[in-house]
Amino acid sequence: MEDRKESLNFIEQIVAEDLATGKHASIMTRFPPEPNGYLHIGHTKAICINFGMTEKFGGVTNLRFDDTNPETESTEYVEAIKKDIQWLGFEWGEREYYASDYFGQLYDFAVDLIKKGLAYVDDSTSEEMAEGKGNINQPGTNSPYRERSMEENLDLFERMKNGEFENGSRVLRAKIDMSHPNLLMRDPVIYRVKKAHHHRTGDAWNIYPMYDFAHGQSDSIENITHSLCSLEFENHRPLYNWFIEQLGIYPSRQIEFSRMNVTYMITSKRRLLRLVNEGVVSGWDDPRMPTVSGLRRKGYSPEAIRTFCDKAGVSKREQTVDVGLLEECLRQHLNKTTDRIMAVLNPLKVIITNYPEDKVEDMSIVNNPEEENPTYRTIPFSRELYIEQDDFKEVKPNRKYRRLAPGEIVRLKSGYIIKCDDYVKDEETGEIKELHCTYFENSRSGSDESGLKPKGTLGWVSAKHAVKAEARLYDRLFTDPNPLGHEEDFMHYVNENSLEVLPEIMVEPSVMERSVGDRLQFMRIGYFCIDPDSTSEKLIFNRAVTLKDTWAKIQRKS
RNA sequence: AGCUUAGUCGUCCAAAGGCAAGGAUACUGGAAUUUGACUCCAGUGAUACAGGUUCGAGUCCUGUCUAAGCUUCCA
Repeated sequence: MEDRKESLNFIEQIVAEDLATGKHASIMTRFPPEPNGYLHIGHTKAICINFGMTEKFGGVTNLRFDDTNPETESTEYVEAIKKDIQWLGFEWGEREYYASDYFGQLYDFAVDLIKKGLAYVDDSTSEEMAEGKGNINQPGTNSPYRERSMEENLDLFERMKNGEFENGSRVLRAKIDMSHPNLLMRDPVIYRVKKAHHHRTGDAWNIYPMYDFAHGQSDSIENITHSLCSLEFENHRPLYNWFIEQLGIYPSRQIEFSRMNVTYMITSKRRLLRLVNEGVVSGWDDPRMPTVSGLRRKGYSPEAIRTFCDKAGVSKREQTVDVGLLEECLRQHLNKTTDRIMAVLNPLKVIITNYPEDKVEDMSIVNNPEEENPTYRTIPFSRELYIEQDDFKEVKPNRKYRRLAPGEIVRLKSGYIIKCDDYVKDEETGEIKELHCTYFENSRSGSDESGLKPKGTLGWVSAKHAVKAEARLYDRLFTDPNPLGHEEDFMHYVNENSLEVLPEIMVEPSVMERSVGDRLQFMRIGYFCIDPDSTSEKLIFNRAVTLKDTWAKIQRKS
């Protein structure tokens, strides 16, 4: 059975090795979001890697909020983030932590560093510090405050804590090396005065640790074995290790992977905010947004997103994944799991002239043919139906065409075979008003004795039974696969047609039994999800993704 | 320019010095089909460049080129 070794990504190889050599008896990872924004598709990769690692190798994953900058963080984001991770299907149980829980320990760590002569209070302004930092070509210069005595540093730092100094007046810096080739090692700031209200610690603190002095130590405090983060923190690793070594605390190991970009999407918080503020989208959960909440509202399933992250893979190469892969993962999951529903987006009336006026037949139709034990429901068939406008042409365009045209026959899915005899056209507008067809009485689906072999099968809805609904057809938010890769501002590439609203589509009556968030397939059209804007009178369907359309492709080519 | 990292089919990921560089997706062609979906079959397509080590290099070494990150009291 296990004849070929499944290939592991480079992080899994490290973990497997650490487990095999006994370096660790079990592993612990963490997902450390800052609660200052909503999770997006890029975050899902980090979530899948961190939680996925312990699902695969055993061990636990902590959820830890990196809340060290009170000015931008809030509990609202905490709740939204928790909801999104849960929805993705990951659990952290009781293991919900906050960097702010460690403020006391972090303060003690800082004091310890001062006592070891490895940190000092600097009174310089931020401009002076920036100057002293040097740049990539030039070494920095030592701060005039660098050689303060330990006692003075201790006193000053405590007074910083006590709120005796104003915001920005003093910082605590690690004393490392002002000429280090890695700029982050040039005496980085580790504490700043910030008299701000914190969403959890309230007004208890007047100083807050910087990321570099909070993240690694938090990992260490929790005994995280493998701290998996994105490539942008590569430069921070020497510092991460330096603090752990100097403090003599648990040596968590940081490993970096490349973050995920997706074509036609952007994930920068600042830029997404512009889309929201400038009204390009309706909000953070607009179905066109790359946020988890947006994807969810659009109709994405957690399974599809997780499969996508899995297929995108893990490496250290810059990655831009084709959004087509995301869409394909959705199709694959929804194909297996959703019921097929009859719906007509752009209705064209069909009158079956030889079908009795008041007759209604219940036609049996399979809910989802992909199920192991398929179930069935009935849909009403009557004299007047709707079909898709696209499914009729006045003249058959070519030999490959398999839909309705004068004189042609088609199968109505799970109904009868019909023949188009005539059509009514508005000569002014050229619009086709209705079709006149005849049906073959002995061609009923399931008991077809007509011997006819129509080439095409169409979807349809009985006119008098149809439920009117709204459809929102979403397309990519940008017209360019890399909206940030140009001279012009990314707003220049916003797709003006990313949303098409169809106020009155026709759907089979069974949809009234569905509820908000339900996903289903409109036969031959695409996968849809019921939007929360729906009311009891009017359902609203968001298009999550279209079905593949080979015919459209053929037409495009000619 | 300094440091760090990375260059493999269009895209994403494999191949720990050893078969014909493999898979996914995309693309092309075909089969089947009461969804032009799904499924099935076949095909196109890559080791950045130049040297070197080796019986043998995508993999090791040297150099070149290219790309990304770092030069905020954000994370």
